[in-house]
Amino acid sequence: FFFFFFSFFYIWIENHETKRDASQEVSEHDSKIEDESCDLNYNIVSILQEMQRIYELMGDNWREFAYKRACGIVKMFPKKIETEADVALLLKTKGFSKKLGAKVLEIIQTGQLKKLNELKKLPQIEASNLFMGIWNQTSLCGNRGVGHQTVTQWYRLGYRTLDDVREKAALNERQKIGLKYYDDLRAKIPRCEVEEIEHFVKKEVMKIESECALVTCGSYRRGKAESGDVDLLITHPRAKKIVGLLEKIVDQLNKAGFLKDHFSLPSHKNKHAVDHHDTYMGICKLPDTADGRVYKYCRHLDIKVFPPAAFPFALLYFTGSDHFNRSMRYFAKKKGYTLSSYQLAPAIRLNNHKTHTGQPILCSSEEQVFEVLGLKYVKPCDRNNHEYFEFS
DNA sequence: TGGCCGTACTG
DNA sequence: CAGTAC
DNA sequence: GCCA
Repeated sequence: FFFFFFSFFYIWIENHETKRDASQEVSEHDSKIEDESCDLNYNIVSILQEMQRIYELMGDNWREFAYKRACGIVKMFPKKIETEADVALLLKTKGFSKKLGAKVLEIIQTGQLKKLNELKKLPQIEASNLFMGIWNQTSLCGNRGVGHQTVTQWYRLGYRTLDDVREKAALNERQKIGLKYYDDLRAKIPRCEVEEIEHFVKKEVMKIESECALVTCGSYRRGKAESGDVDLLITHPRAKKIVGLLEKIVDQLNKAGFLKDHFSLPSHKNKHAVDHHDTYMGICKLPDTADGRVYKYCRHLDIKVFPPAAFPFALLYFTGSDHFNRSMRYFAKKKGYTLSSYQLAPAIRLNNHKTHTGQPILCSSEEQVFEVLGLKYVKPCDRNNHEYFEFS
């Protein structure tokens, strides 16, 4: 009884606190000049972003990784970069070295980057870029199950337009849905609509299990004004209630006519594992309201159900950003742990290969995960970029 | 020179 | 297993 | 791409 009570209590606190810092994040966020559109170094960032996307479609994930990190570093730079001295300052940042420095220098001197112009001329890039533009828009927009291999394949098969793909390509479920909701999924979701979606789901979930705690993660929790999708994390104070919960929730949302299509439904694997968790990914649309509010777009909705013990780790993971998570996991690894979306545990590795995972370390909050790793807590609104976590 | 997160789902 | 997403 |  005490355990249940305690679990419930801490989740209530979590939920409560999340709400509270979310509102703080927004006000902090609004006071900053945060939006990419009015960025100080817009030109540099957009060129580096194009480089990132080109390497992405070439399948060079590590250059893609490096360029994405570099974009974040330039975005964070406090002033407009216009002199060699500014570039020298940039070079002091880890993850930003001489080759990137030379490129930034070229951009501030000539306004463009020769390397980029050359790469864009390559026929395979030119054609693939068409698809990447179609399917990937920007890295923030979310993918549709189409990566560089698929794009290359389509190019080889002679497809050149969206209609070619529509008519000739053998698409999997994920890709069909991506095509079906093409315009909708490109559109960003305003913060207020994310909240309305959360509210709708919460209302339906409460009909099934009133003790559930529900938190919206992703870029929303990081305080962004717009999101690419809605990422809902759900738990229940009693671990036993987790099993099969997501199926019930999906059923309920289906009955309410809220879900329009499914990417992936809750799986039945590992149902009885202690760390059992479930994922739903699909398309939803808010119903028109009585007072005449009409929602134009279908939205990408992810729902994850985790047991209480895994909740802090899930919260940490699904709040992102992707690069922030990778930094943190990398640090955990260097410290001899392994960090995942459901646990933190000591790990033994041979040749960088995990051979044994120790007893998981219990954490009852996100803060505690940072603490165990010997890191200072990072607020969600400060998790937008790659970081270098250092040993203290 | 080798590592750059760790895991889950689809087909 | 490869490819993709989170 | 960058870093150790």
